[in-house]
Amino acid sequence: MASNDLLKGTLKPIILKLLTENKRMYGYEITQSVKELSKGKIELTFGALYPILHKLEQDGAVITESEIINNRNRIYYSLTETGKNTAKEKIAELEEFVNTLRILLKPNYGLEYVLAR
Amino acid sequence: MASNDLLKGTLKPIILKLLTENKRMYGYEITQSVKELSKGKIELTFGALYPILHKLEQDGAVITESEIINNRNRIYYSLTETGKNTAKEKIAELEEFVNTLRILLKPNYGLEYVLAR
DNA sequence: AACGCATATATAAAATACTTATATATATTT
DNA sequence: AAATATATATAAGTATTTTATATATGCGTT
Repeated sequence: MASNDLLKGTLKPIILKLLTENKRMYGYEITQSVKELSKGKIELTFGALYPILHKLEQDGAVITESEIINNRNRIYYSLTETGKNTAKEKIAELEEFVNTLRILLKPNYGLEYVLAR
Repeated sequence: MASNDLLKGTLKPIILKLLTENKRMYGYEITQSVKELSKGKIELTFGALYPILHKLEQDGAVITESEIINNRNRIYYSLTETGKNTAKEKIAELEEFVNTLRILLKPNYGLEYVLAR
């Protein structure tokens, strides 16, 4: 609902985090997990998801396994060793960024800023 | 340094937060505050800043006062009443987003996700 | 039986927001 | 004299996401 321009750049680390925690996942499952875990606040659209997954595969960060389940094709993604390192880095970056944002959002930091001058 | 795609969408609320805390500020001052408060982690570039400030002015969220200080032109920005409401909304949105990210980054939520099924 | 909804992957066009590069000009410090 | 800090501004380029569209099966309900 809320205009989520905020997502930009965060989707890739979020996907990598999910793959870190879950060994292997397929695309649809990833979108559902993000929805669930964020209590509906983050909608990871297919148009965003698949290009990211394909890019990760191209870069050798994930490998895929295709399986036919209930007559439907399902493509599982899992991190390679390289991908695990990429994931660690990207997740750490996002964590640092979140901490920085929290400082900036802290109530009345303006006071400290004024006092520091 | 770090590729900050992460910033996207967060700059506007950050600027609004600064203006909320500081009554009036000029462009250069805003960039310096962000740098200081984020310990150098967030570089708000002029190419990003001024378009946002001009947009806020167009939208009636801020008003400007020009002053000549040390022979240099300085343009102060301050929130209008409308702007204060915009700021509250945008800041609240960013806070909620940060909280959501923290849930997603929480170590081993994967476990909870598995248990919840 | 038909309809809608959930499941499942995929791509292209459009919108958006930021980075990088460039321009101009004064004041201060080395 | 040169470099750095102060001060605002815009345009071109890039990257990432949203929106729209395509295809296809399974399940539940009326």
